[in-house]
Amino acid sequence: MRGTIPTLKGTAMPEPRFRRYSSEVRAAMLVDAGLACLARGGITAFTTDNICREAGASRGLITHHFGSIDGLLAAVYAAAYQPMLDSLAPEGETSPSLMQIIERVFGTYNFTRDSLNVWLALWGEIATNPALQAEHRRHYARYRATVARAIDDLARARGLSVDSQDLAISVIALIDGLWLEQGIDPELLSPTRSIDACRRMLEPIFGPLAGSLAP
Amino acid sequence: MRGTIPTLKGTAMPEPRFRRYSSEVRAAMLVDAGLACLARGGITAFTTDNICREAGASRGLITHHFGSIDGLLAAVYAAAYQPMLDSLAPEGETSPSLMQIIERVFGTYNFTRDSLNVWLALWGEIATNPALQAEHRRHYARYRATVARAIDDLARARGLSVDSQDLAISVIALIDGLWLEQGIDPELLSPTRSIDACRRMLEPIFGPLAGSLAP
DNA sequence: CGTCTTACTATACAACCGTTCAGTAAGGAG
DNA sequence: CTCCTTACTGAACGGTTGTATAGTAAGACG
Repeated sequence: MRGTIPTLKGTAMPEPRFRRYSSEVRAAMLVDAGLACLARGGITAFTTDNICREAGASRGLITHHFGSIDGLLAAVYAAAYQPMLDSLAPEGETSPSLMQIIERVFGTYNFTRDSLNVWLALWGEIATNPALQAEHRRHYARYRATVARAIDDLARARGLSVDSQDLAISVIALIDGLWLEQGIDPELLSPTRSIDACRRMLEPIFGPLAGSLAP
Repeated sequence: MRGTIPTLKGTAMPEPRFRRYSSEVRAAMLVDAGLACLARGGITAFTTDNICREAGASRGLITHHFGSIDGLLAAVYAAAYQPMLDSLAPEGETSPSLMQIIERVFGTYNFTRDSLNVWLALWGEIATNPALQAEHRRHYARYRATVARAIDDLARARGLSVDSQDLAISVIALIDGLWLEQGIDPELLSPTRSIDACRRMLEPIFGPLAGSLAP
């Protein structure tokens, strides 16, 4: 039937029931929908129905593109971590200073209500979900290396001798702990206060740290 | 029929199909079972079936004692937080020093694989579960007050002037961040290394901090 | 226009979700 | 012993979970 009726451009043509995308594009749509569900309702809202409804796709698509819902979750984890790390140390830029890292971590790009919820939900799932653990280790190693390098640079500039690998763990703990507290209770902190909190802990170790916001 | 047959003590007596407990005792059993499920499989394992099987009770009991599964979750949250706080500042004891708090937080009583998993699971749920938020605020206030008081005591003894309320947030962030990292990747840290990490961050602020482990 | 690939839909499935409720029986009171 | 309270069971409810699969059709290609 279709096509036999002469149509004016964009009027009587029966529009397709659905649109076909390339594997990569559709996968990205599902990942985005997964992030949205995580942000809205935590890990318990990360379900086939919710995600496919959010993505405007049918229930079978997750299995089709990711094998299983856990496969999608791993992809979502990567999609949350990767751009965060990229924003800390953009490609083609000299390696960031410690204060730059901190300001970027708590900057408007990373530090949003949605991403706070996403991280909280993901952290809770890693411990008991082996598929996520492997994904985590890879990204955490890069995170730690970036921070450790910034600590090394700073210590060298100040003529200090520190164990940058160990200290990186502590700095990340401080940062993630502030994220955690802020995620759990949005009233408690703000980006500025979080940055100040980091500075107060780090200046006694390294001496004055100039941030771009307080030069 | 029962009781008509003369029985020898503990032999032919048909044993009861189930045991009746007081509300309080049974509630505690369900809370314990809930904690076990949380530790084993995260928030997604916190289900009626799992919990009741773990507690050796029938499916109706959670509703009977807690109104709903969310009611039980709130009770579980309190049951995880309360004893932790109690262990930090035992009743009838003088308020703990900062290093005492840190050593107790990372002590064998609190810092177990199970409780790490439980906290990870609960943190992920608070942000999107209003029932838990209220429960959290109450306990967190006490946690923060305990830490702030220890900071005040320490600062006074060293003749320093610090904002103990603000600093308490940072210290808690550091502690919780280390819990988080340890919970996510058990290989990364140990109780001793976590305590050392805290000391390394705090001594530049307060000067030498003697712990009971390193006198 | 017809053909082909495959992204996609939609249904079906068994297992499980939290909750309701009518009935049962444990165990203290008298 | 009998009675009575109520902690408790267990089946049943409608809804949702993740996945398998058979069939459909979008859209590129010739």
